[in-house]
Amino acid sequence: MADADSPYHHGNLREALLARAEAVLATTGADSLSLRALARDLGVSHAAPGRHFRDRQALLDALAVGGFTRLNEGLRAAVEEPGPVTARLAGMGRAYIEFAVANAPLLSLMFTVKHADDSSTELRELGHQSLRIAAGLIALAQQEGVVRAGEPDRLAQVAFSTVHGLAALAVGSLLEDTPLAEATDLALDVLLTGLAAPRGDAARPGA
Amino acid sequence: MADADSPYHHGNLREALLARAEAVLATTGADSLSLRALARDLGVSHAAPGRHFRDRQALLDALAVGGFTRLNEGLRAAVEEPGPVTARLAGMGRAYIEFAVANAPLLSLMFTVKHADDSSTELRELGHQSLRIAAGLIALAQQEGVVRAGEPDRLAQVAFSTVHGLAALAVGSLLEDTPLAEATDLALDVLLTGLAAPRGDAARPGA
DNA sequence: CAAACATTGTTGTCAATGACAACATCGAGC
DNA sequence: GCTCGATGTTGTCATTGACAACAATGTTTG
Repeated sequence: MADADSPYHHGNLREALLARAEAVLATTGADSLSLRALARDLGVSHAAPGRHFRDRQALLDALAVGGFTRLNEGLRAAVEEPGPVTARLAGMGRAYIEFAVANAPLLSLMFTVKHADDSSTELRELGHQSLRIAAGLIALAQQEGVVRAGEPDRLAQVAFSTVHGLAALAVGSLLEDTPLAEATDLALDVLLTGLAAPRGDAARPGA
Repeated sequence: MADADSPYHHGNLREALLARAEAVLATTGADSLSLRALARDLGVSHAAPGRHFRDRQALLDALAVGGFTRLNEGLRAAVEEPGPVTARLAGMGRAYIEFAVANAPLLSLMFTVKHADDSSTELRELGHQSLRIAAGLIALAQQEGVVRAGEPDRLAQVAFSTVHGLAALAVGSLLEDTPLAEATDLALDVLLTGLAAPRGDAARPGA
């Protein structure tokens, strides 16, 4: 079985497993992700993955952690864009939706609840981190008077809901023939209008 | 093996399988749903479910169809409530979120994409039906001048996104200590404010 | 330097599962 | 009352996740 060029130790199996797993996840979905198949793909024995991931769920959890990490990087990048705060809010929404539709099965893992208790804690924390990033930008928008008063955390939950839900619709083919970009524009316009300061002087979000 | 009281034909196996499957789904999740375990629970042989569902996915699809059917009934009921149209819109949102959090694993099945092609068509149609119900109420609200102009279908997508996303957050334990009812109120207020007619005379949705 | 030790990988095995095939039983309609 | 389709049963197979026992490698330390 062992080719001449296969050293006994792979050297980087954990990372290789994660990389390959993410590829499989993106193409054929989480259900068809088999530890043994991964091992075959990487040319190691069927039990080798067990050294790095206690069980299948542990692998999925690790993938989810990676997903949140990348997502949060993207959100933070959107926060630091130049430009008016409402534009940055919209940009964050777009960044979220782009990530979500480009990584739909991964996102599903990230939000699926069946994680083991320990990694569940880590994942929840990462999710809260996403929300906190949004809340930070919202708080800034409040200071500028373009977003209504209220707990930034809670307003961030609403904003998050909108974009997360829209991504779910898109992935589930429920947008019919509406182009995602148009649906996104409309959703962000409704959201930002709803979040805007009650009346009068506030900058209008859309244009 | 065969007890005296077990007739050769179960008589209602398909429905029994669905009922038991939904119970298992609600308690231990879709992953732990095994055709063989269902068969055991119902006292039939391990291959009996195969007579009613081509494969495991077909069972899951049937569950999803049932879920959409019940959901749409609930949405239609909300449409037919008495009262002002904005209140009915909010009621529909609440109905959706209640259903979603009370049937989280089922909802996940309903929106998960891995269905076989044929039932996928049926499920997509049922999902569109949900959207159309919302669109109908939105169109009515437009006639009354309390919702902005625009394709009702597209505005319905936005409304759907908001409540679907909020439900996802709730199920994923991302609302921290925010009570779901409060998050719902805020989300619906933001949504209906954003959907409201641009300015001036329109009835204000929140209060 | 060599000997313990931890890490990582391997082979072997087991029970559970989904899927299928071949056969059995039942009921409905000719 | 016979045939046939629907429904259930037994038997079997390959795949899988999980675990145990063992092997090879790298690391620490006496």
